[in-house]
Amino acid sequence: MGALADPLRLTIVRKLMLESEDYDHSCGWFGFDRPKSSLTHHFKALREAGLIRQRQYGLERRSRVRTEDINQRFPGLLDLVAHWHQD
Amino acid sequence: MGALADPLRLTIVRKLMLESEDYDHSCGWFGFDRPKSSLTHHFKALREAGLIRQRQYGLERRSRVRTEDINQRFPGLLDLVAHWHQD
DNA sequence: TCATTAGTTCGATAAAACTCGTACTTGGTC
DNA sequence: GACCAAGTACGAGTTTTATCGAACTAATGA
Repeated sequence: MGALADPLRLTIVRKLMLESEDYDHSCGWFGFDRPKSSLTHHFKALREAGLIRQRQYGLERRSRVRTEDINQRFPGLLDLVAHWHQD
Repeated sequence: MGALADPLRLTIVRKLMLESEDYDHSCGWFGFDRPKSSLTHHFKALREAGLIRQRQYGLERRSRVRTEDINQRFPGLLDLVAHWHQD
């Protein structure tokens, strides 16, 4: 998955997995200090790689990891991501 | 591992794992139709990422996957690579 | 309807990565 | 030594990817 090669995108998936307690989260929730267009770029990459899905809740577009699908297509990938030590 | 994001490097590691029967292999063994300098570039990337080691045998510099080290640092990564279905 | 807010799209620029030719180094052989 | 073969180092050109501003869309609420 080339989509996870980018450090910010890896962080996004990790935060969703490890800190989200089964909720979906909007872009703002992550607290990244980047312009909106940059964030859109990365969320789009994750979406198109099949790693997250997004649903509209009012104004927000909340993201969630596609756990089932990923575990089926790439067994072990999410475990790897979860235990990944940066660098 | 950003080093595995490149398709040729993923192929190199996969071939070493799946077709090498516990031998080390020189660049030529892989049969890639690329200039030497390009291959050096990719083998260097894999070496610096800690994914392979190389030993000199006469003229050749043979490569081998660092299975032990990788399994220790990133448990599950090599299984993932082995079962990876391209695209 | 108007204002606000979350996010997208587009386009331009910058940074990173890949490709590959040329020259060089190293090991082996005659 | 001269020669050849495997691989490296360097540099330049090309391609890919990231970054981000500005204009835009969609949903909400006053």
